[in-house]
Amino acid sequence: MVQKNVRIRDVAKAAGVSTATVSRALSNPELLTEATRETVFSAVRSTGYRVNKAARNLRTRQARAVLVLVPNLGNPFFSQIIAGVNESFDDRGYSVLIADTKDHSAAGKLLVDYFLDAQVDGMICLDGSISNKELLEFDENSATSRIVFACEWVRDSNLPSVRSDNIEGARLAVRHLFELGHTKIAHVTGPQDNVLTHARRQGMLEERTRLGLPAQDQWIIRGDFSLESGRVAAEKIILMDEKPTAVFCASDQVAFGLMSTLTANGLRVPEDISVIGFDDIELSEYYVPALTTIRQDRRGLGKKAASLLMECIDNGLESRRLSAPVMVGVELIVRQSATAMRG
Amino acid sequence: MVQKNVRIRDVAKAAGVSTATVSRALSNPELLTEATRETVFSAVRSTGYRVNKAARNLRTRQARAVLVLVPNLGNPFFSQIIAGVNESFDDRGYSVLIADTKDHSAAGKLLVDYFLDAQVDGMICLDGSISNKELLEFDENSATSRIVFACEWVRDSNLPSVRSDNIEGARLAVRHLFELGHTKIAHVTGPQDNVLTHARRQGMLEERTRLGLPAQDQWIIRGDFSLESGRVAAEKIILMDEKPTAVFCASDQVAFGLMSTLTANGLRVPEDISVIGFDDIELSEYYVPALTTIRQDRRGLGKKAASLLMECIDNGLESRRLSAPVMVGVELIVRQSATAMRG
DNA sequence: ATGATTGATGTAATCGATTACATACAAATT
DNA sequence: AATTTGTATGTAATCGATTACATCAATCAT
Repeated sequence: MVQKNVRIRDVAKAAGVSTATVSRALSNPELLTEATRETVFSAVRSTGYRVNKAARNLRTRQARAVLVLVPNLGNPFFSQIIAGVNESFDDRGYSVLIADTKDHSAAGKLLVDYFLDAQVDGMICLDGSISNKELLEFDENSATSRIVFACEWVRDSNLPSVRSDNIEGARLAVRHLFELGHTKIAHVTGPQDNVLTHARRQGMLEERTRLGLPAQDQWIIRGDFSLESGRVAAEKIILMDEKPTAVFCASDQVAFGLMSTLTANGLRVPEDISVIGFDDIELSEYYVPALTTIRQDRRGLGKKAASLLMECIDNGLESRRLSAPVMVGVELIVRQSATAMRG
Repeated sequence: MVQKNVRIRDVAKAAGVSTATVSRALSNPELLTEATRETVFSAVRSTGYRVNKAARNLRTRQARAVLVLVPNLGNPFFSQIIAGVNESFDDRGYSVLIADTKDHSAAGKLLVDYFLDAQVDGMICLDGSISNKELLEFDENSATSRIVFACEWVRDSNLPSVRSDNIEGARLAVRHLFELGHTKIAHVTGPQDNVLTHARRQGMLEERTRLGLPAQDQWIIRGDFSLESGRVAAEKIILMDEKPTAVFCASDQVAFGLMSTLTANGLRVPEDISVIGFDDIELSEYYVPALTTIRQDRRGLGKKAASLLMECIDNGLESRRLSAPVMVGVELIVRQSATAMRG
């Protein structure tokens, strides 16, 4: 006979024990005798009791919720990361809130407000472009110990973070193109000042140098991870006298925009020019041509970020503050968009 | 001099009033004199006071949070809807939780558990595949007055919902193909028993009949909205003796899978076969060929669902229970994947 | 002038769970 | 047998905001 608004007192009465005992049965069962524990459990079942989170949160001064900050929810790249975060936190009985930094910076809301409103115990930030002002606010409110960065991170800070091995990913990409016989390799970067842009470009340049490949300034094309920037990059390539034979794009979306525009202008992919992406989102497998790319383990990144954050929340920051970023491996996924040089 | 853990009592002391007055200043300012109101406001500012949501939620028996249930977070279709929901609820000071029904039906969790556990005030459900048993549970917990369906809905129920005009969308698609000179039109449906599948197929069939176009059973191909089902559909089409000259797909993702496989098997899109999708997700514009499709106003759907839910929460269900679904218009987006018949 | 009405503010109970401390009883130690 | 130790459970204070009710003063009607 399940009814609503069952309070812990009702369960206690039904089980013939005190509210303290019921509370213990649920959160520290090892403190009770087998017998009382079972009595309480059966009372919980028969009454259909659920703890009232507001009451518990008030008493324990916790929120049992975390916030995931996404630079742009419309970008399908993030969905799997969120799914991973969700998975981990559901097990712990935490709620996961999601906010789009794009929407919020427009609304003039500061990130630290979430902490001050005591809505969340911690935060996973997928956006590394946090202003110094915001970070300072965090410090002032001792919130820095409850924030974890994932995928992106803040340059020159030692805030805990989880990230793919971007440098290695870029190297894998360049090496793969080299092994296919390409020497004139271009790179469409991400947005300026972005840490991922920097890491991937660095890996690309290092590997190109290591392999002794030719370099031209015009082959490093500034983009911003978007489809549109892939289009723009393609238009630049089309106008080049000395065209690259392969392009390494800083994201899959850039690769899509690039390939579409190249194709529309009579340059075939991969016959005339090879393309390789970075991320491996769902669609990459089905694009025409299917995209050769560097896979990031997105769900894994989300799960790891979640456990790192739980650790920060449970133990405070001491151990974590100075720790190295958690690195997640990347993998080359060979499909159809990059092929061996002709002749 | 902002410090943390400021309670309403501290503000009251600073302002020389009672806690009741502070509370009123914040939630019913019109009850106070201009003078006291200002005194309280300046005390709030100088102390940096923030209401403790747990305490407020406990006292008012609200959660000030809603849940969005998504069938599959990895599907980029949903991101914009969530963004719309977020936008609306942020203004009202509500938190938005997101859960993936796929992750949870595996865990044997019932939908009504989200209400009982997560303690949310309402729910926006993007998944229409709710069993009768589940709905009954909702009724028993008088939760039916706080649930709104968006995009999908439950067949034969009059639960409040917001949806695109799917029938009209399908008609637009068929009409467009007809105007391009196509008469042999196939349709890759969504999953069986899905309300969207039904509506889009109905619209397609009705318009085909209205235009007096030929019908063949094999031209209605069962799919499930996924890329993979697009592949499978393409393989069936390739084997047909009498091939359709155009295919209307129940989702953009189906269209991607279909086009990729057709192309890989030497059938060019749109030269040999025209394809039209449904949804208009971000990538559709950049696919090769860019996808002609029916646009759903996803952000608008999210925002409308949010206001409908707020209405339900504020006013109870009376007015809403019997109301007709809120319809959101769709739009034909002409791109490159569908073209005029040759000859 | 007296009682009724209105408006502004204060007092204190309340929401429901957790947990420090108190108590009771049993087992172990002397 | 008396004391100590340990284990299981109960009592009641507490978290912080809201709000029904009480109070008081000012205004109004008679």
